[in-house]
Amino acid sequence: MVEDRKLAVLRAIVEDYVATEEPVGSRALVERHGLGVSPATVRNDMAALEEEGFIHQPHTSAGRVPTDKGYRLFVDRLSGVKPMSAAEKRAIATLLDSAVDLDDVVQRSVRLLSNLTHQVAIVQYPTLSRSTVRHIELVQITPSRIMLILILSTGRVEQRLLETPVAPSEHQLADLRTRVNQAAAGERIADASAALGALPETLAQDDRALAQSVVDVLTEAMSDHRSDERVAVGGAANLARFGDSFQTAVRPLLEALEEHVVLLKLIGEVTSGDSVTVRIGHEGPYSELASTSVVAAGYGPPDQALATLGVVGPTRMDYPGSMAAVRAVARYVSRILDEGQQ
Amino acid sequence: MVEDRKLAVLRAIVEDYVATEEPVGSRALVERHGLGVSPATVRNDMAALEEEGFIHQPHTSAGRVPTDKGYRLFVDRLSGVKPMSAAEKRAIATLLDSAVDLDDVVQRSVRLLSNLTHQVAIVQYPTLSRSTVRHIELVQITPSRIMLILILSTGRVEQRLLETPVAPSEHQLADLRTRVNQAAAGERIADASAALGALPETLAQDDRALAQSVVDVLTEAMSDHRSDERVAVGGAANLARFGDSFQTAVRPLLEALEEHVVLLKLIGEVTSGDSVTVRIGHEGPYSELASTSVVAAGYGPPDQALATLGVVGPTRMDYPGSMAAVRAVARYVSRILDEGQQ
DNA sequence: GCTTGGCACTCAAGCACCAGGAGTGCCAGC
DNA sequence: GCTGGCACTCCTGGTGCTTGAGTGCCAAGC
Repeated sequence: MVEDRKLAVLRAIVEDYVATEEPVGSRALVERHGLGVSPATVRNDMAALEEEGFIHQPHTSAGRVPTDKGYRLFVDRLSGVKPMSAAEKRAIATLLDSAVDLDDVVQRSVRLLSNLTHQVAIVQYPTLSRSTVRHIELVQITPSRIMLILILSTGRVEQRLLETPVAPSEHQLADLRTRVNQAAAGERIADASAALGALPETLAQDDRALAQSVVDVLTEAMSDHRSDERVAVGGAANLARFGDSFQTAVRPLLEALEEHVVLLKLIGEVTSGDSVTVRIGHEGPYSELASTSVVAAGYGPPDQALATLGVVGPTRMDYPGSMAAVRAVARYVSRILDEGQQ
Repeated sequence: MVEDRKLAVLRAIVEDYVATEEPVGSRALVERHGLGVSPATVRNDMAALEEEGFIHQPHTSAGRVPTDKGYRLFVDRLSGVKPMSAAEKRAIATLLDSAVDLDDVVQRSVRLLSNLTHQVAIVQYPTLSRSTVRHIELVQITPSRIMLILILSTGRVEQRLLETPVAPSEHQLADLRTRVNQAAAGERIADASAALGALPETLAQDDRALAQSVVDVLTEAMSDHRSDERVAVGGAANLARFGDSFQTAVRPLLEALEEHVVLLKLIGEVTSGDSVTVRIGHEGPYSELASTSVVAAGYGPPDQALATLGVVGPTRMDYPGSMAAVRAVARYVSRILDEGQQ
């Protein structure tokens, strides 16, 4: 009973603080939420909450502000996920349905997420590792140059240029094209790499050198981390609303936005496929970003999460709303990828 | 004589203001630069400069700040382009020389520019319009899907997916591949489009439908504005140093950074190939960006500018340094593209 | 005809001071 | 266990003052 009210007070504090960005006092609390008790009672609860580390007083005679621990409790037990409105759902569906290719899906998702949440949105491109090789194409561009094109089941295309010391014959190239496709097509990246690695040995001495360099470039392209690490970012303009704590919070975040490795680490490490992960303030891996929170979710086919998307914002953010938006977008993107895959 | 000193005063004001970010007074001016005259004399000159609109007084009893017109005069007649140090030149050369492909060149250029100038850097991807078609590849992915791959002389690769109602035969596809390449390879985009447009009519009735849809998609890909409009952006973290005038200056700029069309208009419209263009404050096309300046240059093969790169920063910026960096990077990129082309 | 030192003037910035008010903690009573 | 009352804290905003940087102007000097 008492415990329940304490939690209600915490929830009210979080909601008010997120809305007003100002420390919230006992009087405002009972007025704005129908708590049905007097300010003095709320003060007692507040004292207890502060004792337990959920809220914090910037200075004596100021209102209370949630701590990271307070937000954590709020997210875990108090908030739930605010359902999206029908209009929002429609907007998501129509916007994403009209995407023309994988890149477009990612771009649109970023824009969507940042618009829905008014935060900075981050969408990781689907990783290669789980996808399969659909086709490999070798194109002779000049006598001494071959363009290698690697097409994956996710729709991603990687291209590489290969210099050859001697010009291969038309027939030689066609033969090699057939063989690499036989070895790799339909296989997962890892398996394809292995199969390709064994390929040159099976060839006649004359063809071996060319095959080896082609295979080298292909395996390099497959294992290339850059592809795994690609992310799209959007909504940086929303950082302008940070207002206070500018040097301390915005600058590191702006820097992080250009370090895609950092971003991946931020939104990465999602546990399960469907649920939304929230990382609050100091819980994240970077101490410079202690005043920012991340709301992220994996997306991809039901059984396997291909990649992650999410938003980054101040710890003082609308968690229920962000979680709802992130979850909704992740689901729609999953569905679209699934359909495109069939 | 007197006129010369007035210009020297203006130059000193610009340099000091850029360095200190504070209105500069007559006393500080004579002390920091060896002007050899008394503060009172400088004051007279300042009054004249203000009369002519080159400098401005935020309020009585404050120092002077250059106006846009003052910066313009400074850039046109007073500054010259500060030569890059040997170390900087080496850094540019080694960083760009180790780029592996076109995208990499662009990415590295952005990073380089933003690091050199401590501003936001913008690099436009080479436009399609001037480039030529190197090769077109048709790849059967599933019975009902063909992947069209368009390879351009700049190294850019465009891919499109095409759904076909009936599966084309191997032979049919090979024939079409040969024909589209005969028609388009080596041609400029515009010419290639025209040549391709006439292709379907020359074919037998049976092949015409497939050819038509392939041609449609190809011409669409060629004329697709998205390719022309791609830009890379970097160094947004440098905006954090803006400090004052935050809501007025940084927010619009952050928004612009995500609107690539806006960015293109910002750095675009470069006149000649080699020279550096500077657009100061209100001279630019967007009133929200009246407190930012753009330093840009075209790059590409000597005779034809393929695209533009540059930096965006506060009107109060180090013009000589930025101009030097932009020019140097533009030249190196041109050279690299030229070599890659040969 | 410039240049210069002197001088009066202006005005932002910093500081002390004060009053107001929001908010708290605690306590005694219900 | 809740509540009203009360003393206390301390941020916030306003006022008035001083200070100092900087100016404009003028008369004298080179």
